[in-house]
Amino acid sequence: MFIPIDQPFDLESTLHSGQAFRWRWDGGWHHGVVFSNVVRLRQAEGGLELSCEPDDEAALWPLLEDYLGLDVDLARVYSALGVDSRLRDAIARYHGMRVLRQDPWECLVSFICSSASNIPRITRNIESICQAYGRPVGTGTAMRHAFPTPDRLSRAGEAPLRALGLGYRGAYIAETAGAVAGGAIDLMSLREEPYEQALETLTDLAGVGDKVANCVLLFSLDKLEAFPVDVWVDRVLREWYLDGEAEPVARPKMRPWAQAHFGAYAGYANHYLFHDRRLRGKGLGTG
DNA sequence: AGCCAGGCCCTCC
DNA sequence: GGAGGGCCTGGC
Repeated sequence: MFIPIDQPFDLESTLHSGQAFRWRWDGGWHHGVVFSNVVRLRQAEGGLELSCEPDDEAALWPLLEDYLGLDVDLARVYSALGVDSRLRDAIARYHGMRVLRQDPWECLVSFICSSASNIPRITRNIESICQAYGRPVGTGTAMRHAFPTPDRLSRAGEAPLRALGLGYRGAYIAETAGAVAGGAIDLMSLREEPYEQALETLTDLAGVGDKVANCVLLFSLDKLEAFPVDVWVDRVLREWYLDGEAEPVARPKMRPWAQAHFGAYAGYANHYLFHDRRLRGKGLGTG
């Protein structure tokens, strides 16, 4: 099914910029698992091509459109952010890259897994979790597994999760799954809450500090002002933005600084700077 | 061999 | 409140 897109949209950068971990590229199509469907997407002239199973393409598309963040007016985001040359360069390189609006539960577990890790390993970890506990989706060689429910991971417990190669993150996931499954926290309702309040709620969960919480807020909870500071963003800020500050800005103060500096779309700035830094290497210096 | 990685948590000051 | 060390596993 062909879907016309009249907004700026870079599918490749959107799906492979480290915000989601279940998309693969087979040389022609991006395929992943969302909304309990095996979904195939490819960028085409003037839009996207979509195929999925088991649902009907036309029925799934509205959900996918929301997932891909296509409702966000990127021109507005860019003009709000495009005040400095560094950011403008990154935006030009990955023009059309969007922040996804993922399922909060899958996003939460994914970023708990990200602690002291790297993208290839996170990707393996998440796939292992799905294969072990997720419902099969799709058929034949296209068969994948849905992301398991909180209840399923809660009942699995720490030891089997560790056995999947998650390390100490297994304990965090088991405990957080219990809190979500038991109704102590309603992730989806955080979309309706203000940023600060949702942040506090999330950081009460095991394995969720300021960085992980901000990833979840940005990539799944509709909080475009969220600003996760990891080592990559730390370097970018230090070298490109904080150089001229009178007082040194320590790591815990970087997020508030950046949110004040970049404004309501700080999260978009974050993602472009992060992606640019990661793709173009760490040896950029101040150039 | 030893260090560090897309952090978090706990302890101690 | 903030600095420092430990933690699983894997890759260099």
